[in-house]
Amino acid sequence: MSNSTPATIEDVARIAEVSIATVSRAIHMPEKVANSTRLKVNQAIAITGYTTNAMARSLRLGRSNMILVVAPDIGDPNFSNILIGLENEARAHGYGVLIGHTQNDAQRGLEYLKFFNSNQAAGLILFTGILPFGHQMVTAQLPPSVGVFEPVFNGGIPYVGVDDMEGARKAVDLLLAEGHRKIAFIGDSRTRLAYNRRRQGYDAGLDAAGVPKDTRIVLEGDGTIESGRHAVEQLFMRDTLPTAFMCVNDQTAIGVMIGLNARSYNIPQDFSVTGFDDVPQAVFMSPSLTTIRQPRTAIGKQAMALLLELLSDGRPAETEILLRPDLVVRNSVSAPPRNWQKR
Amino acid sequence: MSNSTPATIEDVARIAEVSIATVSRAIHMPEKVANSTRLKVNQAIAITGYTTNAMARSLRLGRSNMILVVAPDIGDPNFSNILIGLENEARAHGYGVLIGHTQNDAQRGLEYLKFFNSNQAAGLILFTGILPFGHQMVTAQLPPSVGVFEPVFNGGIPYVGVDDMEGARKAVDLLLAEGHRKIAFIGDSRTRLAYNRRRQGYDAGLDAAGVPKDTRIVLEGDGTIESGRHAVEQLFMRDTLPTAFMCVNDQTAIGVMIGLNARSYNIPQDFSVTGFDDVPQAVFMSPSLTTIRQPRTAIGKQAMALLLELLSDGRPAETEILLRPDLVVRNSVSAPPRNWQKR
DNA sequence: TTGTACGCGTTATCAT
DNA sequence: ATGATAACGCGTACAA
Repeated sequence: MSNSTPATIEDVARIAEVSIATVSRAIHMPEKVANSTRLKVNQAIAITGYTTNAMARSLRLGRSNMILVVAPDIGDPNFSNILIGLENEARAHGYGVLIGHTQNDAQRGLEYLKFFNSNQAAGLILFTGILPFGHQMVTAQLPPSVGVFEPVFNGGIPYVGVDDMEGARKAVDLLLAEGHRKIAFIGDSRTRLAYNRRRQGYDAGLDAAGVPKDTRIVLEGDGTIESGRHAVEQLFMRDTLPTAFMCVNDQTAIGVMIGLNARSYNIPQDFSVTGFDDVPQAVFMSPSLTTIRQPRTAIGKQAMALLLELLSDGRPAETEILLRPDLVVRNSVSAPPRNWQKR
Repeated sequence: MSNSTPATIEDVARIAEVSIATVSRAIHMPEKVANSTRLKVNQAIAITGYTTNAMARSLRLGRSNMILVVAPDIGDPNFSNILIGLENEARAHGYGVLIGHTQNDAQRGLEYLKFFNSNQAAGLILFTGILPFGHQMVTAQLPPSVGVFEPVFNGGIPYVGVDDMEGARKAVDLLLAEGHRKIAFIGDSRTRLAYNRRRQGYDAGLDAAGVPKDTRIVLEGDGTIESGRHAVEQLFMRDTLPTAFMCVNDQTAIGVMIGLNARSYNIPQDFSVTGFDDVPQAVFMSPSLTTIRQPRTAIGKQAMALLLELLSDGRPAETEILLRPDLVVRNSVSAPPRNWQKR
């Protein structure tokens, strides 16, 4: 029971007085083995505390039952809920989930690719807009992979996420309905496709409402709190103030709120703010943040389902699954102040 | 170069016109092989894109070069920085890091134990106060493990963390120095040893200052935002108000601040608040949160160093490494209001 | 300096 | 219904 080395199938066979083949069958094809012997085997397993050596099993089978989730940033508040969706779906199909943290470093990405190449993982879930393995040489033979949360640029990898354009559209439409006409977009980005699509939603909303677009109030940003804060400062410096800030994600929105706060403005009386993602903190802000919710657990579940399908069928049914984002109305949006021009 | 099945050592041997033993040696003991043949082998490796199959290697060797980090909650804001320390140290010694997420579920813990038992991991880093594998049966033969961030109750596992008592002492001493005498402790816990030690620091500080302890203002809590909020409500209901809230961690402190805010009190004019951990949000709160900083990256580095030592020497040099926590003074603490009794 | 052959723990094939 | 055995890819003792 407490041997120094783990029990092997052979130990079980010896105790059950059968061959190792029978033990293996008793485990994996119970119906092909006599009741009496199955009982003996099960007892022997209980006695020895036997656990099949996944390493040997995978070596023999040429595949593992682990899925590797490759994430550039574990600290992303969006990560953990998606992960739960991934894990639950994987477990339901007999797979385990491991996480590899790349810290946005291609070198580490390559190590996890190697991990896959050694059959230590059956497939990959990618949390990054670009292949995390560095150069193109790799793309020749790509492991079974599914992108999550934002599309993967290179490599034609199937992807599960939210309809970013639709979500952004909902946010801008809310602001327009409240009467805003000077709506800033904070966090335009050429490197992140998800952010790009949100920008498109913003443009589409403005167009549909016949509101002229003003690029002076569209600001670059990388999705961090700092970038939101910085954007506010820039707008005040330039003296091109909007009445509302539509932010590319919640972190940016939080930064905007902090920046506005620091200048002693009130939200939403003086300025309205919207985010995107509905991270856990959003509800705790003051005022609580009106934002777009990502169905995170559902995204995780779908992504894993897609990957498992890809593993069994060879190719996925669909190449892009977009879930519907929901508008979450809280307290950071109101009508613009009557006299905003005068400030 | 882009074959459907990965190249094996045999493929390399064939192309290099040597035996597989020589290939293996050329890789692992380059000095034991002639320069000319080593060259041929390296070329063959380049041609085939050969990568050693870690699965087979570990099966043969009986050990892997992966360290598994077992975490109950990936979303913990303390997690990601410690992880970075762990990863850097591991990489410096040729190990890779994988993360297993248990969601506080013993069943999943057991799966990761199985992962270790299959030699897929050389050792474990535990982020939990109790063994994540469920029952005691397991403890008989425990894998090489190091606890991080808080001690592991059962099993005598070496541990790297912060001196919780000293940290708490710093917080309570600050409050005392500001003149507070009614200091609530929010987040007392019998299940989490780290929190327990923080409580001890609180008690010690009060004793040293000759301030009588009042258990009515020591409240249970599980370290969540909700628990902080709840504690505030309880104190108001009972009408046993303190002038300061010393919280067991930052999340709790954030909850307390939200609760106080909801009742329209000002911090720190009406009440002072301290946290513990210095999570990233702490600096963005308004007012920014005075707290105790955990040297997270350093903790991660030390923990991994301890585990690697344990892997090579068999037993660690020390059984408990406590780093020094630092007081971070921000804006959530001031002297108590003069007239606090009258409210 | 290099090659041969065995074993790590499994599962699958083929007999029995 | 069960057992013997080959094979998965690798590292290494031993032989050459």
